Amino acid sequence: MRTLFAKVIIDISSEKVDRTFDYCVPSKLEDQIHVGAQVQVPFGRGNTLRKGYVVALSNQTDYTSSSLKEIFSLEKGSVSAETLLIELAWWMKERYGSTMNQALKTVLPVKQKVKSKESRKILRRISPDSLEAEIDKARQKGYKAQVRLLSALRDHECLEWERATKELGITPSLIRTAEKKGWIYLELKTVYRNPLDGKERGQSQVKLNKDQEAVVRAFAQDYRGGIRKTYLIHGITGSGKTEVYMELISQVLQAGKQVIVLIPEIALTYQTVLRFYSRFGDRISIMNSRLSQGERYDQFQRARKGEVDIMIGPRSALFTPFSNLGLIIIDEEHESAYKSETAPRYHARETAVKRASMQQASVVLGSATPSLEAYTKALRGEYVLFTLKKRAKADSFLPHTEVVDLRKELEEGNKSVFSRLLQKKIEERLAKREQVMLFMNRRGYANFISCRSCGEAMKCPHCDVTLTLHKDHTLKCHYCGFQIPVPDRCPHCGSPYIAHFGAGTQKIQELAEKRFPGARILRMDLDTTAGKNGHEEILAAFGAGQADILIGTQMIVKGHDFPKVTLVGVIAADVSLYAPDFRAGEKTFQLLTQAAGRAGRGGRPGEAIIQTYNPQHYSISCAAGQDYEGFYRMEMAYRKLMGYPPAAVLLTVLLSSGDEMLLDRFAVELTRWLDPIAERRRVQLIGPVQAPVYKINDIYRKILYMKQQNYDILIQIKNQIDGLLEINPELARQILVQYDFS
DNA sequence: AGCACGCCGACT
DNA sequence: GTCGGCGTGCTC
Repeated sequence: MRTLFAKVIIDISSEKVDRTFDYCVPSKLEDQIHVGAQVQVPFGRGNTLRKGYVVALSNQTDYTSSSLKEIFSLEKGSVSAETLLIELAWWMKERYGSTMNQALKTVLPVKQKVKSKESRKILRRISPDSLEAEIDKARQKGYKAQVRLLSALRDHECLEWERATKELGITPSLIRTAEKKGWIYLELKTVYRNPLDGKERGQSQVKLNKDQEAVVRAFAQDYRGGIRKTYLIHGITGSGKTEVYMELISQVLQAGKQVIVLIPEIALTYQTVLRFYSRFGDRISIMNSRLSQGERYDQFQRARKGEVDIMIGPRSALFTPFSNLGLIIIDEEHESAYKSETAPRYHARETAVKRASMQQASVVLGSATPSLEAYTKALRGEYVLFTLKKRAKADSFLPHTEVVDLRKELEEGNKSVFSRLLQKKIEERLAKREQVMLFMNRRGYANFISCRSCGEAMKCPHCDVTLTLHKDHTLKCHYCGFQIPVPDRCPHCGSPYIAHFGAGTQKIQELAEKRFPGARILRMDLDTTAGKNGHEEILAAFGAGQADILIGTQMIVKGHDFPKVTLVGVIAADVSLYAPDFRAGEKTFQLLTQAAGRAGRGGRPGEAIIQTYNPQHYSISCAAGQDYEGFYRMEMAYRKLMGYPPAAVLLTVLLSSGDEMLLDRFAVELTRWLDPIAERRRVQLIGPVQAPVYKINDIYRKILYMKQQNYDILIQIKNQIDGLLEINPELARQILVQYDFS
């Protein structure tokens, strides 16, 4: 048997050693060691023993410069949160096809150079008299650093560590000698930044209705009985899922366990946060992407130390280092934000189920429009399904929805973006002083510019996508940021007749202002919410009745309650239907269902109007009828027919290179090499094709698709491709291969 | 983080 | 020469 080597990550918090080091595994530990195991290793010249974690095991090592040290001992017994997370990283690497480094970075985001804002302070201990004497002594000897430190101490009784090291150029070694000599005290106090600072704690518990209570009771019974499962709560918009979550959380807290709540970033608003905070107080920690690295680090640090029991945040909060985890809740489970767009391209839902199984925790998924993946598993009995069919508040009704056929409007001579029905309804609301939300699935002033003579659209020279026209009269590329002023003449044929098409939120706002003079109109999209609290401000203003009409993109339809909104208009429901994505129909259904669900939440019956060129499409008709089951049947039939997830697993292999010729050759060769393998393993192989956006930042991208029912077979093929690249390091340097399982 | 190494000025 | 402070860089 050959010797076994281990890659070990040395655990020294807040420092630069975030690499792995190779060690030999002594034969007596060989059968006990595993990825994630906590070990003691000799480190550095002094061979001091340090805590480390095994991150990978292999039969070879690329470290040759001197002999390897041996792992000293294996820490057994209690499993730390780190061990679990490293094991999870290993699983993610295998399942999603990334490197271990990439997986570790997502799982241990803390392990970066950012220090906790530990206010280490240097306090003067030496008396002023002897201080002067020491300064003289040091000056005589020419100890410049000592003089700097001592004279700083003369003026300040207390120095901050950062200031001392950065501005005064004083090294830790000097601080140590100064402490030894009795000149200073060191005060180490960790100050955690609390992003919730100053927020009021309000009222608590709400009374649950029968349906909600049934869910809580079933869950609590399982939980007390030691049964851990994944539950899917399918609850229509406004059915009070959040109250159910809170009740489940307190059940789990009572059992002395910890809870992670995942919320899509976009829904992580002040309102939501406050609701949780007022119920659970400071046992809660909140993460969001606007938190600085330091704040994020602090939050995880507090979690590790057991100072909080509940972590609320986006996808990345899933990796909160709780060692006593009892429950993971994923709200709006269907959201695409739960799928990572960078390697490892993990899905938070699957990863949560994995983590829960490692820590004997339960998972609760919630959605008004469950993903086909989750609903399929629920129907199969893999998840427990709960359905909430009624709105929680007695005075809240599902809106009456009407679909308007825009083709007919045009036939009958209405060229406006507002159908006659929508115009009439808006006028009614304005007269009654009720509010209206208009939903538009695009941003920018008008989509693109094209030449009326030659038909050529203006494209980004680097990215192969049409440039978007903005109101400041520039054309921007949304992929790379490329920007040019709108040209006077078509660069292709020289014609001065160039024009813009399509309608974005800005355009809709202008048209609405013209059509409804006197109405107060607010717009919310990526451009108007650029500021720190852009979202909050606009929503608060609208909530306070400072506007009659709110126009916006996706972000206005997520999780906001505006009781005075009685009409929701969807300007063009088809837009998202034409996206080059097999989930386009599902996304459209979700958006429309949610948009319609915004209306009529405060006692007054609501109405929704969906404008479309495709009224017969099931995504649109089912959304109008709030018919999830009908939609599920149609969409699932389509997925089965096409072999798309969840009927099969789809592996997307993205090949990219700056060298177009080389990429082309490799793509063809790889396909030829894969063909017999695919045939043998019954994998459907498609491609190579150009990526939807073929060129980004002058890098060319091609795609291969593979479909198979069995996930493991696709993983094996992925490993075979990796093996091929390993024996061709030359090629691997020039071509990047990325995997995406869906 | 901690430790050694090498540079530099001061003193025997 | 040698001693000790001080900055730098490496640690499997």
